[in-house]
Amino acid sequence: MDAATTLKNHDLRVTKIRLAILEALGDGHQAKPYGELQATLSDFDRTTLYRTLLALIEKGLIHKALEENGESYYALCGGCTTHAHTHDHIHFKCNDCGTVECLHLSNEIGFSLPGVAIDSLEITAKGTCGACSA
Amino acid sequence: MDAATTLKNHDLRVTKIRLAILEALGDGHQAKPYGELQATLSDFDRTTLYRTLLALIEKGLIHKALEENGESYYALCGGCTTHAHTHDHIHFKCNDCGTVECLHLSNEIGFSLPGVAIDSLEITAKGTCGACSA
DNA sequence: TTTATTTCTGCAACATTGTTGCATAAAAGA
DNA sequence: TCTTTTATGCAACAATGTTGCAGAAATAAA
Repeated sequence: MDAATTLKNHDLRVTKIRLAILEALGDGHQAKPYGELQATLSDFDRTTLYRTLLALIEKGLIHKALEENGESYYALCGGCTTHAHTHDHIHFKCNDCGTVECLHLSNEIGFSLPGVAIDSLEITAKGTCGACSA
Repeated sequence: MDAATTLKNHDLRVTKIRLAILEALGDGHQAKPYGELQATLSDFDRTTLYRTLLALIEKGLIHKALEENGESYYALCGGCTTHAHTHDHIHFKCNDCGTVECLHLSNEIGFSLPGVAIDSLEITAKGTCGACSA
């Protein structure tokens, strides 16, 4: 499925910056920092990028992850829609090369906390990626 | 142990803003957003607050958590030092009242990811806290 | 294909937080 | 108290978040 069709399927008009963002995010395996996106898409206005990212998030096409320093990372979603955001993955940041990957969890993480009802989990791991440890 | 002694034990001089920050963070159960800290400590310069938080983090007295919107939250550490930061807890944000709590994990979370070596985990949960679900 | 409607984009403007350099003030040790 | 070390406040700037609005572009309708 091409990017234009993807946009239409998510109730989004096909515009240049939206296609460019989807292209910049590639296969969705890696999350890109905001600064890199802005640099790549410097032809577009910063405000437009900001609002477009919000729109893509709301429609379930991309999602956002935050790193320790507060920097925002963006990556493609698996199969989210406007009304169903399911992110059964964690974000892994390599301390060496700095790349942030979206990894799916094979096994369910189950734990409970006393007195509270958990709706969603956000997990960020740090360590060394395969390429850097080789 | 009073706040001044705590500071000394962590190789930190006893100053007004440091005592004020420790007091503002209370018993360490809840994490406070940066904006609230700044409002509470508005007598002090913003830069000083910024650098003091950095110092307290480095010395293992407090730690920082990031929420989805990118806002920074700060809370007291359990028993960290400059060289040993161990945060065996997760951050839980209540969708109703907005408070962020530091909860300790009773059971170890164990899972592995193919091809990567995990050094540290950061977990943020969302849901409804005990007070709001009652 | 042309027109009408809806939505997006770019610009301006401002708020918040992060960050550094430097002179002065304050804390700790002698 | 004096000296040394460190912290604080001020100024200044960078990056990102955020809103309003007019013109431009995309979609739907004719």
